[in-house]
Parts: sequence; structure tokens; C-alpha cells
Amino acid sequence: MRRSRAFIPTMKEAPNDASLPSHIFLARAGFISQVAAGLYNYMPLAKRVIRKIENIINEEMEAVGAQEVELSFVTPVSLWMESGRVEKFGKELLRFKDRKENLFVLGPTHEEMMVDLVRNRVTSYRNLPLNLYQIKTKFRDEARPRFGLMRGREFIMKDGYSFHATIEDLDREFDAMERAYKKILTRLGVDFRVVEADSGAIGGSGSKELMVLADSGEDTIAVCSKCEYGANIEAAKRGARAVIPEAPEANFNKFLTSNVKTIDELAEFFKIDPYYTIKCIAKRVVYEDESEIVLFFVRGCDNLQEVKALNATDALDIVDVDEDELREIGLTPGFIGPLDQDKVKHVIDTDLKDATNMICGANEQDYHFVGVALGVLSDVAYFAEIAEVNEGDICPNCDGVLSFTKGIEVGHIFKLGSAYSEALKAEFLDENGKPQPFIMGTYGMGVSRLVAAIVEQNHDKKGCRWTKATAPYMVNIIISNIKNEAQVELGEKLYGQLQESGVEVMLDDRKERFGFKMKDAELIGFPYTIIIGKELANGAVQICDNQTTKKILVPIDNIYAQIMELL
RNA sequence: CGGGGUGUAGCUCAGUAUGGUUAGAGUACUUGGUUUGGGACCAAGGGGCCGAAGGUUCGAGUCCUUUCACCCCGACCA
Repeated sequence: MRRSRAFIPTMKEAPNDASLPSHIFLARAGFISQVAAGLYNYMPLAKRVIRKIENIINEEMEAVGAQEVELSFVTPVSLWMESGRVEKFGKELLRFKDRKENLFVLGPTHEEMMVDLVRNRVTSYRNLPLNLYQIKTKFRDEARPRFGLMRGREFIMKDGYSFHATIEDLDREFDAMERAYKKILTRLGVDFRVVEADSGAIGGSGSKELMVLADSGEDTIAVCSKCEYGANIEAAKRGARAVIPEAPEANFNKFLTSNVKTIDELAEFFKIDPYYTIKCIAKRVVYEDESEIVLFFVRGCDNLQEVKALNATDALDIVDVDEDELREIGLTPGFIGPLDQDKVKHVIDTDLKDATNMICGANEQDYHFVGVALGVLSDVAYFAEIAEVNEGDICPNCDGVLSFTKGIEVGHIFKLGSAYSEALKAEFLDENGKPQPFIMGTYGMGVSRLVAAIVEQNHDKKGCRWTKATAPYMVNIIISNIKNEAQVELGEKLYGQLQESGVEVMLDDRKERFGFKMKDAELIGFPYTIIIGKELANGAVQICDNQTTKKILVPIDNIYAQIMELL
């Protein structure tokens, strides 16, 4: 492509609504333009990057025997009624009517559609397993779209669904897909981690997220210093503590603790480690038709992990409560302890099971109990894992130490089981001629989000630093002075040679000054820029490596061979 | 959905407290000339319903009401 003919509207200044580097550079370098909140136009450069990602996905899906389909974007709301997800998705589902007043939604994901496609068409175990996928625009009417392509309302996603006769076969496919996904991200050239995840309200056993590591990631993930363990903080587990602080010795007793309300104050008051205190977090948990206040107890050194709390209570939502509400039902904020079991439901972190030498609220203004042994609650209380892991905790799989890092979720795979096939009555006949619901897996990968994630992980102050597998063009040839005939001649010759060799090459033949073209090239992020300029007088040109920004001098006779070698 | 903020040229932003010539700058764009290794310089141009609607006033970008859009924090996010 000749730069003089290319539609690449670069800008010196970013639109002021861009905050993340990926958003700023993709906008400035002429990849995307915003249309409305969470909606973007992809311009030629972005389109090329997207196609490269899609090609790699297609190749790897082909390799594992998944078949590509494309389902209609507009989907009848009746399917969503069948699965019961109309309410679950709520306002994120963009609903509208056609001229005949029929209700439709813009597909935010395609479980229902895919099950509908397969049901009554695949009817025998002999035709299983089956893995179908598509790469398609999705629409979710997010409450708050942000971060450019990272969290748009309209986005491109690869979504795949597998159908199996047995759980064992699903497990096999799940592992195969994990390997395929790892291979895709490796080929794209990004630094990533596969982590254990919460499977969300939809349920399912195995759930793994593929995270591109980047500081601006929205997810916090815990990773082990020694082994491969990694998990989303929402699902992270930990091993037994390596060092347990010295226990405060005391017999069971009620102690006057005037105005000592917080864990910090309590630990200071008794001169003890917060490990031996019990923290109470009161929340209102919301179910489909009702809600109630539940008290969650964790060690004073821990925090409540709300997603875990949600799973422990099987609730739809968890919201804050204020102190007045607590007083109304006879609780004393600041002094609530787990020994009083009859007012509201309690959930106690498993780490507190049979704990001894504890200090906790006495459910009475200005009093705490000391020397508490929770063994007495073993049979009456509900214990569940609700504490959030901390940095420095021990890995659940080895003796390494957990630390936190930020990640961008670009893939999520999990085992659906038969939730959808049962809801939509999608069945096959097994070996005994008995109808069985399909056992399913689902495999998502955010294509447009990957575009942003790649830049988020690969950029510097000047612009994008595309990986070789994702760069819109591999080589950019700058003719420093378009009026210099020798420069033009060599540029054109090289351009032709590289094109013939199948190299994706851009020829910057604009009537601009050198600095302008160079800045532009660095903003866009071509892996290699060949500079035909003043060194030509010495029979040489330069190759600028975009990763290192180093320039090397190459004699003109070697330039073609040299660049072909670098690619 | 709660809290906050911003809407003026393609982009970045002045101008609005205290209403008063023809609404400005930088950048980008067009033309001519000079320049040609790090977003050049000179000259001349084009480009605006001051987000929208209503109101107050002799007069509104500026004051009042309504509304829409976008951004940020939070909630939400199979």
C-alpha cells in the first residue's frame, strides 16, 4: 500500500475521551473511531489486525476439528424465554420489535441459538462429539462501556460450543480447547496466563480464564511464585499458613472494650495479631423474590470476597446495609460476633472452623469476648470459603507464595454441563436408545478486545508496538525526501520486490518531511521501517526495529536479503 | 442505576463569575513559495445553528428552565 493513498487518519492529539494507552493510540494512529458510547468504527488498519487474529483462531480451530458456522445476529426473544435468560441478562439485552411486532434481541452470546441449531438435527450419540464456533459481532448494552475496544457494547467475539454424550468426553474436549487457546495466544505473541475462575451464575464445574497480563487489566489475578497456579481473585484458593502468629492466651471471658469497633483498634487494644480476631461483614443478600441480612465472618486479617459470598449463599446479588438496619433487628454494629446464632443467618469462613484463642464481638455494646474457641459452632454454624486470598498467602498447590497481578480477560472456557440442553430440550439417543440432554462446553475469545489487549501490553510513549503476528503491515519504507530521485527509485524498487515476495509492505511516498513520517510510523507501529535517506549517498539505508527502536545501517545491495531474514 | 464533570472549527482548547462590535487560538485542511533526518517556515484562504428546545432581555456562547449526548468514580459485567 502506498501511504499517499491509504486511509489512515492519524492525529497528533487524542480525543479527550480516551484514557487507556490502547484507546489513545488506536484512535490517534487511525485504527478506530468512536461513533457513540461503546461503539467504534474499525478503519483499514484495525480491520487488518482483526483479520490476522481471526485467521489464527480459524487455523487452530480447524486443527482441533471445530467447525465454523455463522448464526444470525438478530435472535428471537422466544429462545431466551426458553432458557430463562431474559431476566438474567436484564437490560444488557438490547430488545426491539420488527414491523410485525415480534420481539427480538441482538445476540450478546449464542448458547441458545447454537443449541437450537443442533437440536433435532443431531439426534444420536454416534454423531457426537460436535464442536461448532463462529466469529461474530456481539452486542451487550453495558451499563457503562469504557476503555475503548476493551469494554465496548458492540464487540467481536469467537464463541464456540461443544456437544458431548458423556462428561468424560467433555473433559477431553475442554482440555483440547485449553491447549488450542494457549496456542492461539502464543502465536499472537502475547504474555498471558491461564487462571482458574468463577463460573458465574450460569454454573458449571471447570472454568478457566485466559488473561493477557497488563497493568491496566480490570481483573486481579493471584499467581504462584513457584508453580503454574493462577486464579482470578474471585476464585483464588490458598494453602495452609506457613507461619502462625503467637496466640494470645486467655480463658473465655467478656471484656469491656469501650469504643473499640474496628479490627485495627481491637488488635491495638489487646496488642494481638488481627489473625486472632473475627471480622463481621453484614450484607443484604438478594434472592429472586426476597432478600435478607446475612452476617459473614472472616479472620480479622482477611477480607470478604463477595463473589465467594454470593456463591456460598446461592444469592442473585449482595448489597451493602447500613448500621441502622442492623440495629433494627437487634444487632450492635462494631460488636457483632458469631456466638449469637439466632438473629440472622451466619456464614463463617472455613479458616475459622475450630479456631481457638479468638477475640470477637459479644453482641453487646462495648464488649468483646476473649479466649473464644469456635469448635462449639462446628455442628450448628454454616461454614464456607468466603475469605479473599491476600498477597503473600501460600499457594494451594505447592509451597510457593501468591502475588497479585492485573490481567485482561481475553478468553473464558468452561463446562456448561446440560443446563442449556435441558432448558431447551435438546436431546440425543444414547446407546440404549434413551434420550439424554447434550453435555456441553463453551469457549469464548474476545477478538476485538484482543486488539486492545495486545496494544495495552505492547506499547511505549510513542505508539503501538505490534507483535509480528498482529501488525497491520510488517514493513514500512520511508522515502525521506520525495524530491530525491535516487531515494524514490530505490524505494519503489524495494516496494515492488517486497510485494512480489508476499510481504505486507507500506511505502511512505508522501510529500512530508522526514520527522513527520517517522513519528507517524512509530505511532502506527510497523515492526520494521526501512529509512531511505541521507545514508543513501554512502550506498546504505537504515532498518529501524520497532521493538528496540534501534537503527542498523545496511548496504543497499543487502537490504532485500536482510529484511527478508528479519521477517 | 447512584455520585461528579464536560458539551464552542475535523482534533485540543480559550471566551461564560459581571450579557454588548463581525466568536477566537493552536493543530489539521486548501493554494503559492521556501525547506527536506525527528510532527518545518512565510503568505493568502476555506471551515461554526457555541449539543438541542423553550424562556428572560433592546440584545444570549454567556442568565433561567427542560432535555440529549459524552466522559470519570462506584454498582453492574455467561
